[in-house]
Amino acid sequence: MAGKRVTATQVAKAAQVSQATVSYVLNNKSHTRIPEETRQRVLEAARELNYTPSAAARALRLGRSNIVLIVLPDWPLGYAMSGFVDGLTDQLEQMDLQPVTRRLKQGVPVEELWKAIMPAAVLLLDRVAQGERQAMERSGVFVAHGLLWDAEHTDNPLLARGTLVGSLQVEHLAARGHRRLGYLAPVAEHDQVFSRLRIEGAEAACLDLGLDRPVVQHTDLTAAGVAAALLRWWDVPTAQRITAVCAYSDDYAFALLSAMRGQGLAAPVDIAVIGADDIPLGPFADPPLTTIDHEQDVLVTHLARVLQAGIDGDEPPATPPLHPGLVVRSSA
Amino acid sequence: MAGKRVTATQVAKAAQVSQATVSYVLNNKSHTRIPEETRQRVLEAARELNYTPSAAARALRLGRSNIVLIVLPDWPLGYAMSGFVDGLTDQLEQMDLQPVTRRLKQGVPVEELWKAIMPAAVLLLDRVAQGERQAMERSGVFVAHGLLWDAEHTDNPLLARGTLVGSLQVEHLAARGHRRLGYLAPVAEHDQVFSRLRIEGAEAACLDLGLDRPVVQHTDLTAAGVAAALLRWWDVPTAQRITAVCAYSDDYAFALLSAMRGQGLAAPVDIAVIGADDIPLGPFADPPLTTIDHEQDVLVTHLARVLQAGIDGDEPPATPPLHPGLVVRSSA
DNA sequence: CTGAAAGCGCTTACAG
DNA sequence: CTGAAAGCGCTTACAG
Repeated sequence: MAGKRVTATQVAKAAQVSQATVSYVLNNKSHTRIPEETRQRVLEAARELNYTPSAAARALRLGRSNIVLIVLPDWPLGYAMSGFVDGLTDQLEQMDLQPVTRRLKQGVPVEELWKAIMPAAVLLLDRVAQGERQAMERSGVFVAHGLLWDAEHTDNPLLARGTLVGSLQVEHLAARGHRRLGYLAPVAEHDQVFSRLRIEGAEAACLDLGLDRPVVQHTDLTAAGVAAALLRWWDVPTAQRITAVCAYSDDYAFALLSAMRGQGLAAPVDIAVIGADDIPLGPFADPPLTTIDHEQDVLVTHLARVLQAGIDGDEPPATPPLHPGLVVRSSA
Repeated sequence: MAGKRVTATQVAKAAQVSQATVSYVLNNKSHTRIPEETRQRVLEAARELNYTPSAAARALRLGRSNIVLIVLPDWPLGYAMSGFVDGLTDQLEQMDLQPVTRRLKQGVPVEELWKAIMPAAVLLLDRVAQGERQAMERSGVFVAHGLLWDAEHTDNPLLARGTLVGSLQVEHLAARGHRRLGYLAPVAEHDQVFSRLRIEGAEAACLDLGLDRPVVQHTDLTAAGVAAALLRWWDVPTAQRITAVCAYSDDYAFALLSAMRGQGLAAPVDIAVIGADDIPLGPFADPPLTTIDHEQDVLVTHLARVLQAGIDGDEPPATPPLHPGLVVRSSA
């Protein structure tokens, strides 16, 4: 029952070398020159015995595992965020790291978790107490802040992308001739980083294009809330009415389209609607949703490099340019 | 920099006992009677020093960690599955287990992963090679099969629920007077377990109610595919047309509603549509979607108990009755 | 170029 | 009731 784990010692015996040599070969420690012939013998034996080093032993010895802990926020991951995590998982896998995710409830300390796992690095996708971050770093864990709530975000690609999304939405609407825009934003606290960034991006684009700032309406994702937001936009003199809305996300865009139907309003003629995130349901909206696609690849690759550099104690690579793209369907 | 980890030895010193005693107290080893006074001193010292045992050391000693590895399938997790994982995470957390998830690409062996982590238990939410499962079990890891593809599913609550969902859909439609039903099912391989179960459930319910078996159309989640499926249902003599459709999921229901609009057909008058999963976007469909809610709590609690029992080597608890519920809106 | 040995921080039989 | 000690499987200075 309790299967016998294959250890380095057994590999050593099979390869007729010492256990230390096995370790050297398997970890590519070049500081000790191992003759090719010996190397091969060891590799061969390891393969034959189906040897996998004990992560626990290595972690105990080194003081940290090769796990990368991705801390997920305490709200349902949307399609975009899931894709992001999946992409990152792939990248990390290829770098011999073991990415692993864990959703953390608001307020629950990460401490027990990271001390238990002793990861090589932690990627925080949720806010975490200042003290906790420092505690991790003090004990040698590299901490990457997916969302750097309390600092300038110019260097954080995940956040930088947020403003880009808002700008793109506005640019497309402006190109279609719209001059008076609305922004439909969430109130839920967990969405506020992203929504604030997207609104900032939208405002900046409006400024660039000589438009008025978008009229922002905040609401939660309920039929009543969105309907009320719509009325606030609509209950003004006709000449002042907005003609297009940037929705914070495709979900909000769906909700707005639904509220518009309730009022006998249609997109894009009465109000053009553009979403963000490009969820799979987008083509099935009525009318099919125009939206922004995130183009995760660049971001994900970059973040994997940041993590690796952090673990190795190297300088972080420069942030690459991001290119979220427009997906034009019929709603705007 | 390399922060000094607090070890049991330091706690022992502070509490003026041996390190072994610290271990006994902290692990509640009752086989050795520790006087309350000593216990308190140890507990106090541990708290004061902010001691967290090294999982690596414990794992090395015990041959396994207290991590529960949840292996996610290689496709985007839907809303329902995400909720399930989140719920399970909460439960496991409370049992002093460390749930952690990892998506695994099709064909990539789990071996490296579980050998590295040496989890107390693994919950497989994806198909995995027979040999891999056995290898895990042989080395003492308890393996729970979230999806038992190759065996009877009567005992697997996750799968049992699948048939229940299909039955519920049919029962609601029948109660509304529908006699000729369609079932809109995916072709994507990853959805086939669930869709097969739901169809089985629907067929069983039809049999019970004296209806013909539902006319099943398989398609992928694209506008063209779903439109074609709709036409196949519709291009028959009027008297033979179906009057209602069970969609495999809310996503498919959205797609069908969209295709129906394209043909000038409306729900529920021309065709009533019922989905499954109760995604947040449901209320914003046109018309708002009638669907099935999974009621995750019972399932999640049960599964957590199964895992705990497996780890402790106890008998698994009996499967509790599940109660997915109807969410009636306007589409059916 | 290779091996013997220390030590990472635990748990648990065993001896006092 | 409590402590000294072995040992889990590694990595890595150190000695040969």
